[in-house]
Amino acid sequence: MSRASRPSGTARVAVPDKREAILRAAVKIFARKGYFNSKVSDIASEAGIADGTVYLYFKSKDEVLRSVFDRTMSDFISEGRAELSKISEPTLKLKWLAHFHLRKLGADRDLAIVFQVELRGSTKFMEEFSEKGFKEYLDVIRQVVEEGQKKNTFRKDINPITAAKIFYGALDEMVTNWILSKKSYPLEPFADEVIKVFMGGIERR
Amino acid sequence: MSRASRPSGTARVAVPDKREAILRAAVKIFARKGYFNSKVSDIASEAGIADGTVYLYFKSKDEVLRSVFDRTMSDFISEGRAELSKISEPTLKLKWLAHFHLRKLGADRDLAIVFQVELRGSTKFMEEFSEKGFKEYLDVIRQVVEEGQKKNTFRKDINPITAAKIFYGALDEMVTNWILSKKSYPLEPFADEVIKVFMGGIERR
DNA sequence: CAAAACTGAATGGCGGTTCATTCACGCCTT
DNA sequence: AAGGCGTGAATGAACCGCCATTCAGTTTTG
Repeated sequence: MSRASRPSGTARVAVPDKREAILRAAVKIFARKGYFNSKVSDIASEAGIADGTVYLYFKSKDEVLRSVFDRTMSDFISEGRAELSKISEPTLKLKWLAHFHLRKLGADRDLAIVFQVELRGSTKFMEEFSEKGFKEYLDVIRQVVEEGQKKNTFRKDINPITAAKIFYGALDEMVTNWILSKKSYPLEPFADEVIKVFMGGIERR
Repeated sequence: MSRASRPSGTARVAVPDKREAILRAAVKIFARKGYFNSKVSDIASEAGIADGTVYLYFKSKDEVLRSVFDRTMSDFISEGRAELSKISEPTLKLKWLAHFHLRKLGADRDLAIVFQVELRGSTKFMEEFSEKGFKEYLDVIRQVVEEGQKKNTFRKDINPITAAKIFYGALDEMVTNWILSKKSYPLEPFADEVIKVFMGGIERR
């Protein structure tokens, strides 16, 4: 990802960015073997370092997973908010969100697996996931729905929170199916399908 | 396996169905602590038996989880198919399915947690889950959608498989939110909300 | 050279699984 | 009817492999 274009002036540690390497390795290992079946030594050797080195950067194995989540989620949300504010039409906002969601996860299968599967593998992580990033994400969607209702583009007889859950749930399911599928196919195009149904329903009119 | 083909002549002990007791205990323990953090001894003591007894009924801890899944899913699907065949209108079928799904999981929070969280906590179980029951379930939904399209009640420009995923994903998300919520509220009513959006979309017309 | 970074073998504890032993019960035998 | 016997379910302490974490020693850096 990031080439070490380190200004020679700032001669802090050599910084081949081990922390980053560990996180990348962890995503790969967790995705392949699952969190509980991954050994710290697996991660270390994938990252090309000694076991002990992991503990120079992270307090525990637990914290490695947590860090993967934190960094990804905060990037995700801040980029989301920024882009979203540039769009005015609620319908287009939803459309952009759907594409964004599937494009991001569709671009990194290992990361997607960690998010869809591993992060949910224990109520502990699940609750943290829910508390920290997920609630906020659902909230973004809800706000867009409310905005659409206010502008009278969306039906008003639908609870915006529930609508947000449905929207998110649909996208989430696309991702889950994608990572579980033996076949390899592009994920992003499903955004339009979700939008089509979410906006207009499946009933003929 | 332990056939337990107990000839009625040889009436051994009262047989308070230990197997069943173990499964019930396991659901409770797995739900509270997560599969990997649950000790076999936790399950045994919850079931009121000795650790070793678990191994008289199951080959391994692994198999306990698998059995929880197998039994529940097959009940689930066969009841589903049976009831569904009594309904003719595709719209009503979907409505019934949504209610059924949420009613069943809403009735047993621990079981819901095991299904939503624990079963997905490793790609291994996940794949099995996907392979065995889940595909079949999605298929049931897909067939209903196709039927609706054939009868011209549903739009034909929507891929039935994708529609099924969206439907399932939406319901699934209702359940996930429900188990994660600190508050306690009835789950089933959300079925109507999902139906409302899935059928008619959120766009004003 | 001192300090920092790194190493990887050793440690400690955890927990799934095993198995020698106990126990309860129905069925003989007398 | 009473005592003895065979059976197999149930027990739970002990075993053993595994792996997260540590840390004494080594290498690199400045």
